[in-house]
Amino acid sequence: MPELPEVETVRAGLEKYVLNRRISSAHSYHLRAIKPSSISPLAAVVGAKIRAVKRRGKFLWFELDREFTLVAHLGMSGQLLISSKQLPDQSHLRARIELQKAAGLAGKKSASDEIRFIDQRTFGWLSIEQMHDQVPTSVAHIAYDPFEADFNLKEVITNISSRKSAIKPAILNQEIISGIGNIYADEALWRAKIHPEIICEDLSEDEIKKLINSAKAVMKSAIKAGGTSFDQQYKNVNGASGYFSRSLSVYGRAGQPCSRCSTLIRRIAFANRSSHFCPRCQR
DNA sequence: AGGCCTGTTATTAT
DNA sequence: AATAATAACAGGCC
Repeated sequence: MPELPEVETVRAGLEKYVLNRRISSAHSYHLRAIKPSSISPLAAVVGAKIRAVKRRGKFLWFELDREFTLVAHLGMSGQLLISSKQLPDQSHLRARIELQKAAGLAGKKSASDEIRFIDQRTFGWLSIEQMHDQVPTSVAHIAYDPFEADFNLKEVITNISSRKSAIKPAILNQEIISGIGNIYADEALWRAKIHPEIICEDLSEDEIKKLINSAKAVMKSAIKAGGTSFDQQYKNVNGASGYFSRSLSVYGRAGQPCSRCSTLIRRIAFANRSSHFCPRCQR
């Protein structure tokens, strides 16, 4: 679930609660919670003040008043919740970052809270990293996402149009364009009326342009809806589900009629993933 | 009971 | 060398 719109929802939620807060303690509870390449144990963040919460694609990071930054990736099932310290630990709690009382909030409920990293399937991680060129080490190879000012539509079109793979794996490739996962890939392809298995080289530049603009548009709508939740795995920082799943046109709708032409939506297994598309709209 | 699944990356193949 | 395809990582749901 956590693709760009879900990660952005989490990022914005975190920003609201943790900006300029100081970290009073940090603990991890699972071997896989901290990325093996992390340059320090999680405890290195204790005493640091959170200066910003940034995101590129599906990666997010906390800028600190330190030489290093705290990076987070939610993987398949990760959550970052703002939680009262009083709440009992959730199952699959992988790490806890306690925040000092916010100035002027003494006695208030939000005065005593923490960030909890919860991850059932443990593909997510936290990591302490150096910054290079505005982004942490593990983000250096990730392409701009379409919401970044430096995202270059023309360059991405040129890149995709020279490839010999199918179009769907190309837009899922985080080194070409970041943020798109299986759900929004299927939705973007449906909006642009492109079959997921068409070879990149065989698409016109206009078709690729339409596809990228569709991806950006569908993700923008999803951010507005708080992201897509199918089960209990994707939550915003307050533990609430997003409601964009009701707006999906193809993903998870196999056997249901296409909203444009009423043809039944098909689901095929392809490149280790399932793809949903309208066999009539998407040739 | 076994197949399925939102993501990334290392390895292998071309 | 660069690009493409595949497998592996976990665990709980149906």
